[in-house]
Amino acid sequence: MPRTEARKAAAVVSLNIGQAAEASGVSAKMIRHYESIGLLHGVDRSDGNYRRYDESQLHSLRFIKRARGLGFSTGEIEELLGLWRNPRRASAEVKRMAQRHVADLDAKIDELRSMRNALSDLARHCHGDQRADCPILEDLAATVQRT
Amino acid sequence: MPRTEARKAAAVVSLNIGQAAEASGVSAKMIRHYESIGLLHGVDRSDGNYRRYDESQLHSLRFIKRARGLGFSTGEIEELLGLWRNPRRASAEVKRMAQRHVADLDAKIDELRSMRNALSDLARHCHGDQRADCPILEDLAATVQRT
DNA sequence: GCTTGACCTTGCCATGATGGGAAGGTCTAT
DNA sequence: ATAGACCTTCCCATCATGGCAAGGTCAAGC
Repeated sequence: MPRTEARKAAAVVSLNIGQAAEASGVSAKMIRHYESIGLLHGVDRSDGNYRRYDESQLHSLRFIKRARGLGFSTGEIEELLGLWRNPRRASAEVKRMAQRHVADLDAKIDELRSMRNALSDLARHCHGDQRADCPILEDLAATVQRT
Repeated sequence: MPRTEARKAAAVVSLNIGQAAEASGVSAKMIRHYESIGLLHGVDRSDGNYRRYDESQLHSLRFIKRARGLGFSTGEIEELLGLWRNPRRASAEVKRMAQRHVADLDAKIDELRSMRNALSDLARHCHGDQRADCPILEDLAATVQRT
């Protein structure tokens, strides 16, 4: 790499999908997928029909990756990307999405936690030895109606 | 219903899939599915080729439903059903499964919780007004490498 | 008997995010 | 020119669940 770094503005990167995957942390498979569902637009093609990615698309890929890491669905990410690209957006809208998502996460966490607690209570009362007698199975098999 | 309830041992129920669904809380669709993947064996058929369920199968359905409610996968439930039906089982084996599942749930909960906390921190710092300025989008778009 | 409506059958398709693999084209270094 | 790495598209699988469609069965009322 020559010293072109100094002239940042002129540095136009153009990467193959594998290099873009490497650079973004998103697998090539998923990069194609995101394109197919419309998250990534206007991907260029080389003469040999290879996809080519520039900096702005790398940027989008990293955005997508980070948002997935925070648990946003691809549908939500589409909205977030729209807001990101829209200079006249209101931060209120982004905040609303984030808060709704936090609430969704809280709901899932509570659900998992109540599963976890119920199960660990059962396990705590199980001898865990050679005997067949087992409160865990007894609970699962209980004919008592639960709602 | 006549007074046959008194002679429980002789009371052989035989239900259609819809009635079994009603009685077990498992949808007819899923009852067929569980049969197709081998969780429910030896389902009888009527002359008109309707599935018929007896008490022991209802019992299995309730077992499956309860185990799903605790987050066990169908594969795990197959193992649990095997242990349940095996009078020579060791409770240690059941306990081991339960504890492993608790650990899985803990891992998922931790993952969701760290998402939740990261996102709610971002949201807390977002004005949430008409301005475009938004720390949430800034974070998502950050060019800083994270691992 | 015949009709109606509720219930059942099988089979296929869809979800959401991801990975795997096959068959075939492209590029680059030797 | 050839090998090997990389790319293309297309199809299939996961997991638990639901929906729909075309057609068979059953029970009740006429």
